[in-house]
Amino acid sequence: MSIDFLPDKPIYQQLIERITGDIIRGTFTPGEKLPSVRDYAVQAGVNANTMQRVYKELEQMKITETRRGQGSFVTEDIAAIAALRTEMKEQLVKSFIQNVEELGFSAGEMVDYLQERRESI
Amino acid sequence: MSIDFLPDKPIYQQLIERITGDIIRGTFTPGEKLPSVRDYAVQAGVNANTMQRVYKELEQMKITETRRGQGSFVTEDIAAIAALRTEMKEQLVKSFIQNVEELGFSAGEMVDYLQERRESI
Amino acid sequence: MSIDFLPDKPIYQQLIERITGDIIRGTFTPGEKLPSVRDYAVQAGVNANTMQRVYKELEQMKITETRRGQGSFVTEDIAAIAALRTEMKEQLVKSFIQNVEELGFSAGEMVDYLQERRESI
Amino acid sequence: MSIDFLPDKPIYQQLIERITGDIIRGTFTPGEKLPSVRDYAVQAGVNANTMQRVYKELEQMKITETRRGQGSFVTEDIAAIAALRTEMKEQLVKSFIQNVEELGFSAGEMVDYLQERRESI
DNA sequence: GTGGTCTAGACCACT
DNA sequence: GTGGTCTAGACCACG
Repeated sequence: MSIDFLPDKPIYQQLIERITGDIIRGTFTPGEKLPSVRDYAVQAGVNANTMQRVYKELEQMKITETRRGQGSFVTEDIAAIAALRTEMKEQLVKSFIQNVEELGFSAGEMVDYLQERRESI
Repeated sequence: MSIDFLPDKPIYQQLIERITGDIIRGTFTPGEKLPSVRDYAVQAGVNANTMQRVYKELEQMKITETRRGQGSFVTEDIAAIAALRTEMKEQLVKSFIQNVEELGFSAGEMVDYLQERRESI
Repeated sequence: MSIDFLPDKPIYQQLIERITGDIIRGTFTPGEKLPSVRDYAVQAGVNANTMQRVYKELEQMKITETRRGQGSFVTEDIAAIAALRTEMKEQLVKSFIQNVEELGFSAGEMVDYLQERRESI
Repeated sequence: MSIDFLPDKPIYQQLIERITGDIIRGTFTPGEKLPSVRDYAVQAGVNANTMQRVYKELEQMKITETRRGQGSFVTEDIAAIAALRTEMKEQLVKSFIQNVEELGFSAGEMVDYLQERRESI
């Protein structure tokens, strides 16, 4: 299963988003072991260096822990995961609003349009 | 007035978005002359080459026209502008929804959250 | 009657080609008076400076003559016109052949394709 | 091997034509890796920025693909290449015919003249 | 004065 | 090593 990546966004970033999404969503549970860098790289069809970088950044974000010789694990700090979730939500909304402003749409118009498409989410 | 640019996005892209926003929003009206490449470059605090690139891409997007020795003008094709507006709105919402899904948020949660912050838009 | 110009070719060049075409084709006959710079400029919807340049280059090509206070006239030197005709034909074919080569088409393919469309000329 | 460029046409355009010609002609095959921007720039005797621009426009034309950190590759979409070939052929003939008409030559005359010189193509 | 092209050289991000 | 962006500065053609 080679993942499809958007060509105009760094692969490593897309992978970070995907994994954080999996954690937030519960696909990866607190304390669960992540695939090895090599396995995940092969599975995703990317260079091992790229995957290494992904894991490294995840660790810096404190949402995974690397145990020497054992691999990477999702943090067991549930509060951290919840905080991450909130942070991402806020950042998502913030950038959406920013784009909306930048393009000069009215708030009402956009929210209405979103509501219309709400069922499709 | 030097514009503030986000450090993680190409300047020329931000300028394209800013100008398309100005056109969509009506700050620049159909047929209006845009500032000369050099003037806008000075005004925005960027190099003239960067601005040149911006104008060139705008022309490729068919929302401006360049007349030799006279400058660049917003297209008078208001249908094209309307189409651009719709396209950007859809693309904006689509990518928002995609991110929402990717991070595992529920539709209701996000829309509610947006509503809360609606006044700030 | 404002003439339509291709946006990616100098206007003055297009005007030169148009007038030489008119002379070669006989629309303007040897010795005939051309419109004044001003009149032609208005008629074509271009700047008078541009038209001035066109007339100047036509004179340098020796296919028109400017008589002080009287205007510009097509040369009466029929041989010169004939020579111009031949020269343009050769240059036209030469550049066509060059493009054909550059794009790697075979001679036969192109001539055949031209023949096919011959009736449409 | 520094390439010779015509002085009256932008270098980057000539390079685009050369490379599209190479692709159409099969000198560069579908999926093949093109030289790196810097290598090709040195080889052609132009600035790297100029070459960069060439590659970017090729990508916009959808006949090459750029993979981050890996280089540019000829598209594997052979239909796209075939379409490009046809399009260029038609555009070539069309502009030839247009020039012929503009200069007032008869169709037969030009085709005959081309036939004469056919061996030289 | 206007856009367009080109060079030289630098720095960054990605793989 | 690869593409991508940006700057500074120059020169040209056009209207």
